[in-house]
Amino acid sequence: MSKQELVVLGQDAESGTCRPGLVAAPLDDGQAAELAGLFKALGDPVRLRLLSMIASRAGGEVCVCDLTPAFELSQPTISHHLKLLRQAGLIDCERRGTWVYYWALPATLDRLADFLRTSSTSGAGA
Amino acid sequence: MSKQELVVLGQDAESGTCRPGLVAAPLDDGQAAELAGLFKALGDPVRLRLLSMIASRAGGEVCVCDLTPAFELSQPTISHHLKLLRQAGLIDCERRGTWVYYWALPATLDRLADFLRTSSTSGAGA
DNA sequence: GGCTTGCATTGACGTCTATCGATTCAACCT
DNA sequence: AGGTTGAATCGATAGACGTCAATGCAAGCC
Repeated sequence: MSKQELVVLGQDAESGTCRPGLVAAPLDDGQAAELAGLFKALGDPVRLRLLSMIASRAGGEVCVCDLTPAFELSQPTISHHLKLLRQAGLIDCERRGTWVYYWALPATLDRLADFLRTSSTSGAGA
Repeated sequence: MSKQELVVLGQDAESGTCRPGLVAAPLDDGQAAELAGLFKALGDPVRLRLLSMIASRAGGEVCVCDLTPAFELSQPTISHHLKLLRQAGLIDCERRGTWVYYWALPATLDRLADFLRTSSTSGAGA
């Protein structure tokens, strides 16, 4: 399942090569800029809470009407943060009647997790 | 030198502390603020390049004098970014004679990686 | 001592960003 | 059609952030 629109950031079409990871080799400018954009999207408490609320949802989808009242922020502000998360490729959304539903894009999250991991899941764990 | 604020990796605390991960449960305010601070430190291309240059170093240590000339930025700017990375608990440093050496703190990186991973050990071949 | 090098700190400046109120757009409902 | 609700967009504003030149500080060297 989950054949959503995973067409987010160019995985490694022509520039990214093979996603070396943080400890493997120094980043070039392009990789650093792209990854920094992703981390910047995560670098806000409100967006992090929004993303966790979306990603931890059992059904995989959350209505904006369930997200907005969880914060003491105005509706435009929440909408703004959701837009940034979507532009970063961390979530996607779809309008269904009156309501808009958001879901997480695990590919992007796992990509960042792989990038940050120092011990590459090979023997000698911990 | 003065004591910096390396109090980032609070592994105990009282709020959950299970490090549930992004998809496990919604974050509370405290966790979101703490993690957002870490991601914010990663949300800059220069800092990401600096961190990768430090973390990918074989010996584990890098002299500032090797980092600064790799950027077309002033020396104070590089020093500023290194300070932010250190305050976030991502790196640490030590003065050795005239030079200052930096190294990465893998614990913080792995913590973030664990937090972001959506599929725990789900070998998905690319 | 005085000089030089390496790095951190300070102060200032321009830009980016988070937030809001007001407005607009989309869909539903009489 | 008009009215209502849910969500995105627009403009404006206060604060945060990245960057630099100038300065300070520590360590080595003459």
